[in-house]
Amino acid sequence: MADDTLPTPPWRTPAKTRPVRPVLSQDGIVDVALRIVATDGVEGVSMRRVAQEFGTGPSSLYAHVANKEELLALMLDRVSAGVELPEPDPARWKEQLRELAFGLFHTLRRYNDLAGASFANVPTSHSALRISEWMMALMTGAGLAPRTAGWALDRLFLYITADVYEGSIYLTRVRRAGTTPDEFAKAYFGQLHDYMASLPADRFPMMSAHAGAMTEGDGDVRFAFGLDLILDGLDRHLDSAG
Amino acid sequence: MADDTLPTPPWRTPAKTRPVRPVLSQDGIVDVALRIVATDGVEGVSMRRVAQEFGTGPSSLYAHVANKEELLALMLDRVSAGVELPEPDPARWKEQLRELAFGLFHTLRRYNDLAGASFANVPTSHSALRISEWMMALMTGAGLAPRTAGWALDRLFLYITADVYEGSIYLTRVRRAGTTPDEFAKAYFGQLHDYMASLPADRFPMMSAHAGAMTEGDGDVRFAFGLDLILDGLDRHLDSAG
DNA sequence: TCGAGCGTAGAACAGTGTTCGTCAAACGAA
DNA sequence: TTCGTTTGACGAACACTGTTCTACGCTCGA
Repeated sequence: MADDTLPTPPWRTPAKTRPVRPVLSQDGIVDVALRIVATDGVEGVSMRRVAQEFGTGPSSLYAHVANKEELLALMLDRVSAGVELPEPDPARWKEQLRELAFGLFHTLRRYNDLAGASFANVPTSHSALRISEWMMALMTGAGLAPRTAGWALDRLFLYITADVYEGSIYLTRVRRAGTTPDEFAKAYFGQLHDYMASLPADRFPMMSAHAGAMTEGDGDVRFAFGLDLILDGLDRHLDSAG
Repeated sequence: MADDTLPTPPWRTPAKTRPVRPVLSQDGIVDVALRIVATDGVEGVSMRRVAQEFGTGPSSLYAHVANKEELLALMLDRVSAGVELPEPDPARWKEQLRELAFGLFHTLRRYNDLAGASFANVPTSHSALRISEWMMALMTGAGLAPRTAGWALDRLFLYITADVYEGSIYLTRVRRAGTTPDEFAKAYFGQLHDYMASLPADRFPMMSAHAGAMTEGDGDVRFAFGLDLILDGLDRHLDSAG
């Protein structure tokens, strides 16, 4: 307040009770937890570690957060608040859904395996409802029945979440190996390719013959492929498709 | 052996070193772990709990299993060995893929959240390769390029795994609540419906208007819906589709 | 000025996966 | 048969985890 403009009297130890650490609050806790999860994954977000960043013990967090599950949910809410939504244009529904899916994919991916916490958690926060509302408007506007649009919404979230989660587990292994992602990918897919190619051709003709083709394509390509399968599959549910 | 036909002499304490408990072996450990995971989930499969079923401590398991991650992988191998595969008939590729997906879905579901352990784990066991080989033969036979078939295989596994995993988390909550699944579903979806319907109609017109339609359909219906989206999406990749 | 309430913490509880070191049984070679 | 050697079994312990209990101070309203 106005006291900040005055020099602190030297005979009074200033802010003794409040150390340099940021003050404890729900938002602050979520901030710190998001920073940790971005580098070390959910495994790294222990109550002790978060509390340590505030210079205190784990029990202090429970005044602002019910438990770890709620903390993870709050983190997801914060993340989903950062997703930008253009004006829905039903004429370009597929293109816009694709863009949203990619946006969510890349946004979630920044926070490692945090996506795993959203399984079976219907997000009811404002920031998450925003996205659902937008998708419903776009899909019903394009000619999908509300029930079909609701299911498609559900399946798309599941698919995006699952792929981010799977990718994060893969990346965790990369991190543990200590090599660069490129090196690791080359070694990993190389091994996989060699193993498949070495399978007995009489019992595994497909795997041994098509080992090369099957190990093609990185995470992004495969995500796009599956996403397009789902979106194309929606075509026949449009009103215009009878 | 033949000794079993003779009565054990009373002056010799029989099998003192080998108690009634089954002997420790990798297969036996996987057996016990699968029994536990079917009732209590992966959370219940602690090394101590498994060891306790053999009347020993957790360290004894590490002679047969590298760590818990490997144990979970072995459990998945065992489960996938139980999946039956008919003769692939490319003329009915979609129908056969659907049947396989449902079979995997229901098989995996018996073991709760064990499916979560298969994320990003390319299964290289014989029992898992069997399934991949079968799917590749079916899809390439139907007219999909090997690369496309490989990606589709990947996406289908991801989708099935993710839905089983999500469902298991939901069921865990049911179990914790202590009510019957029907009661829980009615209460859960009822709350969800009421909440969505109570949203301000000016900012959430879709959610509030279509709350009823969006909460329709149980887990099986939604799984089938998403599965058909993916399978229908494959149509345009067939050779015959140019 | 004085309670009341709330946020802050330290300590502790009941778990977890995993490792270490010891001990006994089994096996192969002399 | 006897002597290493190897292997599996296993108790104890380590470094963690999420969560709860309880006491302590500070701040705020009456």
